[in-house]
Amino acid sequence: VSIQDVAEAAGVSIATVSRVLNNPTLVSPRTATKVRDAINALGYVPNAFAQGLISKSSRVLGVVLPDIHGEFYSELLRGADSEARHQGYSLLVCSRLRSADGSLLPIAALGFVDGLALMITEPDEGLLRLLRTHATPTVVLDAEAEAGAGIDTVIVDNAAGAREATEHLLKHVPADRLCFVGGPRDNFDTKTRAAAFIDAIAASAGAPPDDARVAFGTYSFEWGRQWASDHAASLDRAGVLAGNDEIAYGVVHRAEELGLKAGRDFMLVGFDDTRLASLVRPMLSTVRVPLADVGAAAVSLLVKRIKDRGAPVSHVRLTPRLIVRETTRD
Amino acid sequence: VSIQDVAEAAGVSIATVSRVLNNPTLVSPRTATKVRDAINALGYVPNAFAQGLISKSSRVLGVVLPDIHGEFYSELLRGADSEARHQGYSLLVCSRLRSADGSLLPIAALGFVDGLALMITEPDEGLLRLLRTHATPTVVLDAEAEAGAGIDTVIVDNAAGAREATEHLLKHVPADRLCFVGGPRDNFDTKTRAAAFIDAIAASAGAPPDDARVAFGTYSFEWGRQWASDHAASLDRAGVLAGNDEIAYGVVHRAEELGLKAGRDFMLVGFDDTRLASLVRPMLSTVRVPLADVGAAAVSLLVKRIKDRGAPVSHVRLTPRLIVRETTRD
DNA sequence: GTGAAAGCGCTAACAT
DNA sequence: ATGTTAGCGCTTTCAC
Repeated sequence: VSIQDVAEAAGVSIATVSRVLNNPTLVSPRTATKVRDAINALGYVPNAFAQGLISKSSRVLGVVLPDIHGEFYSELLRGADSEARHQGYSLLVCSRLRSADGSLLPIAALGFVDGLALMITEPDEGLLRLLRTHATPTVVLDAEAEAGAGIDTVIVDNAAGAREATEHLLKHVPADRLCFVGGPRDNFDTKTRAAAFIDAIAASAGAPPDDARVAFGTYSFEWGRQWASDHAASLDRAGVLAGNDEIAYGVVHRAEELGLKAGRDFMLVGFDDTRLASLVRPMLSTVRVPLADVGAAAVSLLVKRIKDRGAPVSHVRLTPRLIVRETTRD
Repeated sequence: VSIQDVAEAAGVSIATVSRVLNNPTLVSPRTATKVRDAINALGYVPNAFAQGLISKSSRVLGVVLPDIHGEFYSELLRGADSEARHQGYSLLVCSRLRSADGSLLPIAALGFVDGLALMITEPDEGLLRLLRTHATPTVVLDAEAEAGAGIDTVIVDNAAGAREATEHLLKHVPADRLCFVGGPRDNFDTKTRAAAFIDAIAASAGAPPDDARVAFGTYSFEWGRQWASDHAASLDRAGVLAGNDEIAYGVVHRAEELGLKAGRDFMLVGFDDTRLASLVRPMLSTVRVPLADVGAAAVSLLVKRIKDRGAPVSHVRLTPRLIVRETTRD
């Protein structure tokens, strides 16, 4: 059922039908009513493809994340979804997992989206080059400005968060007993957090920590457990800054088996403040990253860019903040 | 840059360009090469709207969930995303939150999607009627078959899961000390789980539990805490089946403050087996719902339906299974 | 093997 | 206030 059918049913031209939908003031009330009746009677819905072909717009935004699973991305998506709704857009979501098909961005329907929010967590020069080629409005999440020159970005001030956490730990534990247990070595977030950790220690103790005090692994519970196993001997009276909350809980878990309690026998701060951190006992001191805001900011920036492609490039920086709970006090 | 530009650059007609893209065998190798060179040189990408207008297909699937936040939906989405990728589709995701604008489905871009996976967790006759009107292929998640007559559905056998959990609890705790702490009273999952709980008790004890032993609230940590507060006096030596893992942890949390330990002083089983359940101490005995499979099945069913609109309606039923961890043994 | 031309369903001038 | 018409960019007969 097309606009043609409606026009015939209402005894008007297709232009008139189009008008009552897009510019009702141009149509006499009587005709408008006739047309609307016909529309309802036939259950007519404008063909989105035909509309898109003309307007060159779908009001759909693409969101590409490394993974769409877990509290972290889930929360980010929530913010993006909410903001998109406000702005009258929908979200085409997909993960970059398994898209090692080399070629293009993993969105089959890339052509449909009015803009693209892309999270980049590790160096990927090829991808960035591709982005600059592509005409689609784009905002990059997470990649530090270095990478995103000329592209709108949303970044979290991980350095500030890690610094705050480290300084907090230093109040409880001497500098030479502080460790950083990060995620992947190449991950932007982990890199920045590690660097800020090292700087904060250096500022306090006059010298950076041993290399052995800064470890890298994956953003997983298992890695946290393993690290705790490997450092069982020195965990007592230590201070630990974890790369994220999952790692932190891995440490808690293993430490308990060793008879050590976070917040009493050693101090522990996580990162992200995912739901986990406030549900689990002991409740985790952690650096709250405003994930929903990140998602919302990305969408908001993207919509701005779509509306004005010529606007100056902007970088939104969101600041995390330390939440003190049970693992840094007894 | 359109197909026209490519055609001119390659010195052929637009039909030929279209052919090398869609039916290369019809084109001589030499011409094909010329065309491909032009395509690369110009960075041509076919206009998805124009393609959609003809093919009446976008290879995009709409996924509408009550909420896209949290472990539960996140895991479901992961399965859907993965299956969609396999099948060559993308996912347009949105939550039904805040879409009380009454009117249509909350997807602005409903017209773009080739199919719709819709999760319905509470009775909503209006919505179901709307679905039957709409021609878009649809699969409904979660709503029991009653609701989805004539529509493909994916449902979890909550009754089986709740029965297994209840029978497990009955091994540790007498029937008259068993409670069910559910989610919202109207929620399909909670309703089914409560009913199966009651049946299992009746089968074992010869009589259904008191009404007071079956409580409804929300799927939240806070509700679990509150319930535990309200039942502090009778929690010792009790058995609790929670409506989901969050509720279960709410109970654990409050119980600990009361000096009661799950798995020792009372028995506790959660529902869903979200990540939480295996990370947190004490690790939760819980009914594992194959959420990723639910998402994947929905997509798979949807694609089948798109390919053959006349196929008989099918209902996929997935079976959860009890995972015994620390909260039902000491 | 390739080109010309007819639409797909819609919007937006341009006429009337 | 309403109708006519020219595309939007593409695929697909139908000719040659």
